[in-house]
Order: sequence, then C-alpha cells, then structure tokens
Amino acid sequence: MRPMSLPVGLPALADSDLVGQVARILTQAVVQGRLPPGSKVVEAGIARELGISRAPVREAARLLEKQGLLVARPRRGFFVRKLEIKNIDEIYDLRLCIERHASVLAARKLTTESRDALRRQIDVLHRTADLDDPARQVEEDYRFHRLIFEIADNRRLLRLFDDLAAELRMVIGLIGRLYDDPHEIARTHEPLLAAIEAGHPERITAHVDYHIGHAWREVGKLVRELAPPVSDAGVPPGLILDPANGVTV
Amino acid sequence: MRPMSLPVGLPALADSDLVGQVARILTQAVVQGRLPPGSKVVEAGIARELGISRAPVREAARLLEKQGLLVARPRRGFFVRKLEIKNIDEIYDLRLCIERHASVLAARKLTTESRDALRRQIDVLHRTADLDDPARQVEEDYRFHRLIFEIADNRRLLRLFDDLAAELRMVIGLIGRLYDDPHEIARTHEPLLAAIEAGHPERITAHVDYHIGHAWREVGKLVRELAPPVSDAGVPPGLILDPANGVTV
DNA sequence: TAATCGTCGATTGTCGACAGTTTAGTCTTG
DNA sequence: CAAGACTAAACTGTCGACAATCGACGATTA
Repeated sequence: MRPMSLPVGLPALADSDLVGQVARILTQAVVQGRLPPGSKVVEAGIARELGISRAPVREAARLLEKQGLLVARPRRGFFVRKLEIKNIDEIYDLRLCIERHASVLAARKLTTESRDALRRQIDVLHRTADLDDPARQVEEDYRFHRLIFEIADNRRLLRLFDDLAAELRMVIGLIGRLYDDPHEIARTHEPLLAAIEAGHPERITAHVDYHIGHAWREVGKLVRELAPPVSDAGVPPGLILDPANGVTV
Repeated sequence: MRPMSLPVGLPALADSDLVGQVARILTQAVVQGRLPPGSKVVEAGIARELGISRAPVREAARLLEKQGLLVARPRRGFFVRKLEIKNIDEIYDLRLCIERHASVLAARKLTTESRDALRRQIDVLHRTADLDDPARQVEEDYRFHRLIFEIADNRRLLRLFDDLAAELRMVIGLIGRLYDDPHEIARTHEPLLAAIEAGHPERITAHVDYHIGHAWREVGKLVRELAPPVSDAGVPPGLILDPANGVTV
C-alpha cells in the first residue's frame, strides 16, 4: 500500500472562521484604543458594523472573555477590561511562578535538538533586533519563552503561558515599545539558556527571576507612566471598527 | 461510539440563568456516567430534551469547555473530555507549582486573623473526619487550600486554583473515596500550617511538596487502578479511560 | 479487493425576531 | 434644588429557521 494522502503540510485553511475573525478585529480595536478600557461592547452594534448577526459576535466575545480581554456582566453585556496595576502585578507574579517551574522542567528534559532550537531562537532575536520592529521583537521574545514551555512538556502549563502572554502582549501593544535596546534583551537570554543547559535549578530560577523581573519592572513602570486615566465616559460614537483592517480573506 | 442523542430523561427547568442550569445538568450527566467520556454532546438533542433552544445549550457548553469538562471541535461539536493519566499528572504538576508559590506568599502576608482562619479550618477537617462523608471531606480539604490562596492575595492565582480544583474534584468525585483515614489527612495539614506560620520558605515548599505529592500519588494510583486501557473503535490509542466506570473529565 | 468518489441524513454555524431587563432621560414632588 | 418615580430607548437572553458542512455508507473504478 502506498501513502496516499498529501504528505505536504498545507496552510490549514481555517479562515471561513467568522468567530475568529471577529475576535481578531475586536482585539485590534482594543489594542488600538478604538475600544477604550471600560467601554461597553454592544453586540448588535458590532454585528451591524461588520454586517453579520449577533451570534458570532457573541461567541467571539466569549472567546475574548476567556482570554481576559473582556469581562462579561450578566444581563448587561461585555466590557473591555480595565488594566489596573494590580492586574499587571498579578499576571507577572504568576508568570514568574510558572516560568521558574517550566524552566527547571525544561532543563530536566532538554535534548540536543531542543537546546539547538533555543539557541537558534536567540539568534533570531539578535537578527530581529536590527529590524527596528518592536512588535516583531516582542513576538520573537515570546517565541523563545514559549519554546521553554514546550520543552517542559506540560500542555496545561503551556496553555496557561499562552493565556498570560496574550494578555501581556495586549498590554505591551498598548504601551508600544518595550525595550530601549533590542540587542540588550537578546543578550540577556544567553545566560538563562546557559543555566538551563547546566541544569542547576537554583541558577535557573535565579536567572528566570532576573529576566522576568526585569520585564515586570519595565512594564510596570511604563504602565504607571501612561497613568491609565480611565474615562468611564461614553465611547466615541461612529465607526470604531475597521473590517478592512482585520479581515483576512 | 455511535453519535446519538441523549437517551436519559433530564429534569425540566424554567427559572432564570438558563445557562448555569444547563451547565449544572450537563455536569451531572457527565459525572453520573450518562454522558460517557468521548461521547458527543448534541446541542439540538440536549435542547429538545430540556425544552429550550440551542442558544443556551451552546453557551453552557462553552462554559464547560472553559472548565475543561468538554472539548470543542470546530464544525463538529462538543465532546466529553477523556481522562488521560497524563492529564492528571499535568494538573498536579501545575497545582504543585502554584501552591508552593501561594503558600510562600501566604506566609509573607499572614495576619493573626488569616492564621486563625487556617487553624479553624483544620479543626473543621478533624470534625468532618468523624462524619464518614468523603465528599464533604474533600470539600473541606479544598477549603483549606483555597484559604491559602486567598491569603496569598492574587486573584489570578486563586482563579487558576479554582479551575484546577474543579477538575480534580470531579476526578476525585468519580473515584469516590480518596483517603483511607480522614483523620490522617486532617493531621497532615498541621505541619504545613506550622511551616507557614514560621515563614521559612524552604520548609514551606517541602511540606507543600509532601502534602500535594501525596494526593498526587494517591489519585494517580486510583485512576490507574480503575482505568484499564480500553480499545474501542474510534477511540485513539494511548488513552487510559474506562467508559464503563464512567471515569471522565 | 481496496481505495476513492458521490450521495444523503445529521448537526453546526449563522441569521433575524421578540420579550424581558437594564439604562438614560424626563418629570414629579418634597 | 435634590431625590425619587416614571417612560422610552437600548440591549441582552432566547428562540426557531435555514444553509453549509461533516461523517457514513454504498457505488465506482482500477
């Protein structure tokens, strides 16, 4: 018998996915400030603007609720979550907690392949640093840390990390630029990897503490600077969504 | 497994919070084995049986998906999640990770009131031990550990714990009885509390490791015992579950 | 004979509508 | 002039309907 199915990996065409698209559009709207923190997300309004019914909007909102971008209040709808400093601190506190754990686990389960993957990702970080593309830099940084969780091989841990990262990226997106010197951030990953390779738990956690702690302080500082003067006042009327901006295919 | 509608009669309902009620009913159906692991949850079927429309059923399913009881596969519906040993291990691994952290935090933030609350809960555990009510015992045990997370004062950490506990309790509920000697389990909380009161991080984590590790091993043992691999057409290999026993989550 | 294709029933994704509840705004009333 | 009662508009929760899609099974082809 011969292997019949197409062996080649095709880009899983899942983009008749209305819900996913709506979720992306809403996320962008929030990140870009068109939907300010605390503002109400009116199902019918979004639906009308996108030319669809309320059902997929609702599902998308639920999805974003799970991701922590929106909060649902029964009988009164979805609201864009307000970012308080305490939230940031809680997120980073948890992140620190699980990343220590994941890093130690990863060290224990490290193979030559996974080690090389990490090294390669650090290279990518360095190369990205030249591009002056903060969003990309954040993305590749995320990739590195995600790799660690993948190597740790606990799906639940990985999912949790993804959830936290989604929230953090939103915050970072709002802030705009996170690092002053992109190369600096690339370089700081090296001792962390070294510690993981060495497999010494104390050194690993110490490096994780330093590494994550640094980001924590930076983000905290920036958020505090931006002094979220949450205006509970009404949302600017008119078009807040731009379908052309987010719709893929 | 043949995709068919829910066979068993479910209690009719009328009150408000339809979604919550449906979620509870579905949860019961799963726990009681009327919805075996891996079986399909047909929206229309449930809706018809409860005398409501598909919308609230859908929402309830999404809720249970978030809780991990169901899994959603796009375009083909919701399924009762199958329990794999690996899942249990992953849950406990994460639990251990965050409970260490929470316990250290709790020690740092301990007040006389919160300390007394913990002590009282240990008393409750002892009193409950006489009742020969395993479910209640598990519940009070959960309360104790939840207290620690409350004292740690990180809402996100607390929510995560609640999520994990919900899953674990379901497993434990299905197993039936977790502890041989209820007083034994009550007693093992005492050195943990002592360590927290002393505020020595190493001792705390050591006790948490012992305490949670014990539960981990017990649950793992029991699940392994009553979950021999079943080869059912359509069920992917590698899964450890026993539909006949109704072991799910 | 085995793999692939076509067909058909079952089921999800999406839609528009309606009723009850919440909210915003207006009108009393002390 | 402030506090409360009322009213109307806006919105969510829920419903029933329809088309697109999935899975199963039998037909078809090599």
